[in-house]
Amino acid sequence: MPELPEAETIARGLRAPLLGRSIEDVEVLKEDLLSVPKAEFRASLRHRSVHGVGRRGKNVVVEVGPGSARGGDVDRLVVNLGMSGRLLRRRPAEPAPLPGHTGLHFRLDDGSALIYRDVRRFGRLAVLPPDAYRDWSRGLGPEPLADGFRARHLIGALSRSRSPVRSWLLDQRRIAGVGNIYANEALARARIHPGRAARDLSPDEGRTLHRVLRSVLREAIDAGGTTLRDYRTAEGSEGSYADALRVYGREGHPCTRCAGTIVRIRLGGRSAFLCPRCQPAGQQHDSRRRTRPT
DNA sequence: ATCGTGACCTGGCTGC
DNA sequence: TGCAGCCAGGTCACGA
Repeated sequence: MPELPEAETIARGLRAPLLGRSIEDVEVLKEDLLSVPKAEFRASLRHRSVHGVGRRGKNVVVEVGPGSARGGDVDRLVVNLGMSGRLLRRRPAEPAPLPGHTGLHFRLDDGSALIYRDVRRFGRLAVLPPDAYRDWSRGLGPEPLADGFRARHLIGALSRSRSPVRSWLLDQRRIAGVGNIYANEALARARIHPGRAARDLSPDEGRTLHRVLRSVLREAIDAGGTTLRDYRTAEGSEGSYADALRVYGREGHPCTRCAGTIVRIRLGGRSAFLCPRCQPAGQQHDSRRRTRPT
């Protein structure tokens, strides 16, 4: 669930409370969330201050500066939330026991805390020095909301792949941050069948996909993300974009555009949702008709 | 190289 | 009510 808009919402919610705080200690309750031994992870974060909170793809990125007694670099704590990960802020006055499935507990110098909770434990956390972060980031595709991400880049990249366009959108090496919900929603708005080969899309369809993908992601960020079950913001509240979904999870319901019935198909081992009337398989839309799908 | 499939882990829902 | 079976937003490794 946590895709780009959810990671962005969490990062924004953590920025003000975390900025300038120092990490007093890290308690690791679920070591399998880490790729290094917990002692090493703990040592890499203790007594370091938070310089920034951002996002790359679906990952929340916390920049930690050098601790008081050490010189050196700004490292980054990269949090991949997997399917059910939550990053929750605890205010100083909240004593409360840790919630179930808490994996990590970061104690901050103002008495507040940051909790990583993950029921399914598909999430991963790592502290990366600058060069390792650069390598990791280079392995991800472009940010779809970046100013430099233009329609021609998307069209060019799509034209080189025979993969079904929905699978293409899910591949983080090709484009960062898109998951199953927003891939399905963008394709529905662009009226493109998710199973069509990426390279078979017309340039017009590529331009449309570029536009609607960005608008879907922006609207979802404005709504605080999509809560279907697990996702919560840093304050523990739900995102409201589920109300705006047109196809995802709406199997059997009417299409908001043509009143046809939304169906679910299996594609690459996972569910895809579409309106068969608005998103016909195998053929392209008439490019002379300059309709503006929304 | 590219693409598709299954595994990872746990909880919630459905249907018998 | 109990329980087996199925499903889930993500990523990774493997084999065709």
